[in-house]
Formats: sequence, structure tokens, C-alpha cells
Amino acid sequence: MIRSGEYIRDLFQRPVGESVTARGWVKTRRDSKGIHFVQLNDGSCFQDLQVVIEAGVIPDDTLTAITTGACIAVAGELVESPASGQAVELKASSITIYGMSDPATYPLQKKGHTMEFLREKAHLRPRSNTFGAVFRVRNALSYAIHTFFQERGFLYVHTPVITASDCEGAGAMFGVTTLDMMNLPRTEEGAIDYGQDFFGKPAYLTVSGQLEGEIFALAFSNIYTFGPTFRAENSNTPRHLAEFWMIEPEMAFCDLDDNRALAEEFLKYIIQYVLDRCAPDLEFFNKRIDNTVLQTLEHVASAPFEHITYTDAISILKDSGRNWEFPVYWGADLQSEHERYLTEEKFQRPVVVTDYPKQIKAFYMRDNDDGRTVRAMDVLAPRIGEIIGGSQREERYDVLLEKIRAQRLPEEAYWWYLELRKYGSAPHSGFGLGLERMLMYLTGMKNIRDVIPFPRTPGSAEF
RNA sequence: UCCCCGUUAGCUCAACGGCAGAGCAUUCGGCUGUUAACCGAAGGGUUGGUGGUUCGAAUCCACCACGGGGAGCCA
Repeated sequence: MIRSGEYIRDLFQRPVGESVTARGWVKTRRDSKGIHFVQLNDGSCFQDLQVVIEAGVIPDDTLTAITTGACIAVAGELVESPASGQAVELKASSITIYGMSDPATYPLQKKGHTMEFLREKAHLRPRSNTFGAVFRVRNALSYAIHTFFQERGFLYVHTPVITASDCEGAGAMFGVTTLDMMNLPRTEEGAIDYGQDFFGKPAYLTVSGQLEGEIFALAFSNIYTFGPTFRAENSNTPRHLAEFWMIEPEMAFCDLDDNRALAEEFLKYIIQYVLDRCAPDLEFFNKRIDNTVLQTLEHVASAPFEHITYTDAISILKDSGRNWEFPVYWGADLQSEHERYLTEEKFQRPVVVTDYPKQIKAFYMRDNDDGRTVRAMDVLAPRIGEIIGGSQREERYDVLLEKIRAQRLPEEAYWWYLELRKYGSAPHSGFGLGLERMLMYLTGMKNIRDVIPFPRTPGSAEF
């Protein structure tokens, strides 16, 4: 295996003259008379290691096997590069071929491919420049998220992936069953008898860890979840996945203002973290994917977010003089076109909208004293829309019970959620961030299917 | 789920009712240090599927499949 200090990114830091071995996959090869250049990459950094092979050093049959996609080890000496493009290069003295790659059939060429084509080659696309950069940034982002919360004393809690509570209420759920679909057990009334199923009742893949997160926040004060989430919505857009990763912090003794401040601090922290640690990858995105991405990230990391209430937002939209496809009136939910106007034209920065009408938000959000709005917040970002959704939770038993009844939700399913308000309740708040949405924002990638290793969408679960 | 657009060589695209083409990739040859190298040549096609219109269909029509963009739902 490659040990710490032996990755290609480490070799760039070694002194000239040292004997080293590099292992990796051949990205391209260029030949001149009497000299060969091989770009080698092991995934550790964006930059390839240039291997120089002088005539006669390597046997001919080895040389022929060094083609795009092949896996090789190169032993040799680090030398100063006489040409521009890299400071050091590896002068080969011996080469081992681990795995050949027939150039007649290898699907990736050294010049550009469309994202759609590469998506069909999800087993090979991690070796490409774009996807190498995407997944290094994804890794750094994940680490930044943990670091942010851990530094602030938050407890990382693993909420369940399989849930038998049908009260999460955030969209269509995937069923989990071991029943024989060809021979379903029936009750006397003719319904499916889930009593005979694995869990003795219907079970699903989670759509959110929030409600369980609240349990832990009311014991550990500050907590966060970070795990996979599943939605069986038939959404066919570049911004939706059936399986995605979500981060959900939940804080006791926290009102909506604290919540909003934490969301802003959090976003700025993770953006700055990635700016600091993934500079070469981000430069690539800025050059090849979206030439505004660096400027946008630096701006967002430093400038304060805009904060308006929903009621303000409606006024602004009404006063804009635009003809909206969806009508703007108090009580209507904000549509994509409205969010885009606010973030991309009116304010040109992330905008936090708070205090939405209670009719368009979830039952668990805390009522404001005006009787018509709740303490909800959405963080809207230019280009991708809603990136964070959150709220202060209703902590008053009687009010929560009333809200559950008003929305005609099955009261008994929420018994434990209600008991949290009965025994030692506290004001608390939280929010959710979609990892892939954030990654789109960081990289400028246009389709969410290209920021997750193996995307799952309606009609598609390959690899 | 709805509305548009697309599907032609390994890839990206042209040809839009009358002989199926180019660039890149691949192979071969050339080039004394290349940087998504360069120069020359060659090979490579059941035009997504099924039906229909027509003397003749990659091209027009219908349905299906797959992909993309927008919308809804949302993270």
C-alpha cells in the first residue's frame, strides 16, 4: 500500500535527487523521439506527476503497456523539471505494470467528455480530472462539517436509517419489507398484514433524522446528524436525488436568531475550509466548470448574509415590477423564480428568509405571537436556491398538540415527540443542509448526479 | 408527474426527403523536452427500438425506450 508521505502529493514536497516510487494510473502519455512523458495520478491531488522515460531505460514491451488508464509503479529519481508546467518530475529507472488498459477499448480519452457520458462510466470517472476534484472536495467538505461541530462541542449522533415511525412527514418514503410480494399476507379486512413483516409493522428508509435529533438535543444540548437520507419523490431535476446525505444540527436553548447565526457561521466556515484546503481543485472548477465559482465563494465567506422576513420578501417581490409566472401574495410559498430574484438580482448574496406563514410550513415549527407565522428559516443561495431549511421547534406541549390536531396528523404516532415537551422541555432549534447541494455550490457542478459517487434517481440505480 | 429539446463512428457533432461526413480518440509513420503536445496517413456506421407515409427516410408521422433543460415537490 501507499503509506503516508508516499502519495504523489507528498512526492512534490520531497527534495530533488531523492529516489522514490510512485504508484498510480496513467492519465496521458506523450512521445517524442527518444523520450516519453507519462502523466501519473494516484488521486491524492489534482496535479499529475510527470514521469520522464528516456530511450533505452525501459524494455519495449513495458513501454507499449503504458497507455491511458493503465496502472503502474515507477521507481526513479526526483529531478528538477527543465520545462515549465511542473517544478519536479520523476526520471524513471524501472517500471512495473500492475494492470494494462487496452487503448482500443478504454472508454476515456484524454480530451473532454460530457458529464452525461462520464455518468455512464461511474466506475472509471473517478480517475478523470473533474471527478477527482469533485470527490476530493466532497471529502474535505465532510471533514470540515465534522470539524466545525466538534470544535463547538456538538455531539455526533447516528439516527436510524430504517424507521418504523411514520411521522417524519417530509415526503414520500421507500418501504422496507421482507414480505413475499407475490404472496402478501392479508388481514381479515383484506389489507396487507404488516404484523407478519420483519418489524411487525410498516417500515421505511428515513427521510430525516430531525425528530430523533431533537431527542438527543434535549439530553446532550448540541448535537448533529450526518448521514444518508432517502426520498421516494418522483423528482426529475438536476437538484434532486433519491439517496443523498444530509447534515442536521439541533440545539437546545436556541431560538431562531441563534439558529440563523449558526447557519451563517457554519456555511462560511465550511466554504473557507475548502478554499484553504482544496485550492488546486477549486482553480480547476473555476477554469473549466464555472468561472464565477471562486469569486462567489470568497464573497460568501466574507460578506454578511442578507436577512429578511417572509413578509418583507413578499413586499420586495410585489414592488419589483416583474411579471411573475406564479402570483405573489401573502400566504403563497416562494417559487424558484422568486428565490432567484432575491438572491441573484436584488441582493446578489445568500439571503435568509424567516417567519413564514404557518399554513405552508411543518407542524413542528414554533408559532410566533402574531398567530399567523412560524419561526422558520430558509437560507437561499444564488444559483441553487434553498440550501438550508430550518426552524425553531415548538416546545410547548399544548401548542404542539393543537398543531398536530389542526393538521390532522395521527396523534398517537407522535407520543414520544409529545413527551419530550412534557418532561423537561426547552426551547430548541435546528436546520438541515443537503451535502450534495452544498457541493454543487462549492464546485459549480450543474447536476447533482455528478457530485455523488453513485447517484440514485427515479428509474436509475446503476453500480 | 407536466412542458420543451435531443438520440448518427469509441467521444463531440454535421448532413434535414436523393451516394452518411468532420474534429478528437484508436492504429501506423514522423518529430531531440512534451504539458488536453505537434505533423502525415489509415481503419472505423444495421443513423436508439417498433410500426407507418414515400419511387426513395438519418431526415416526415405515431408509439416506446433512454438522455438533457425547465416546472412542481424539496435538501
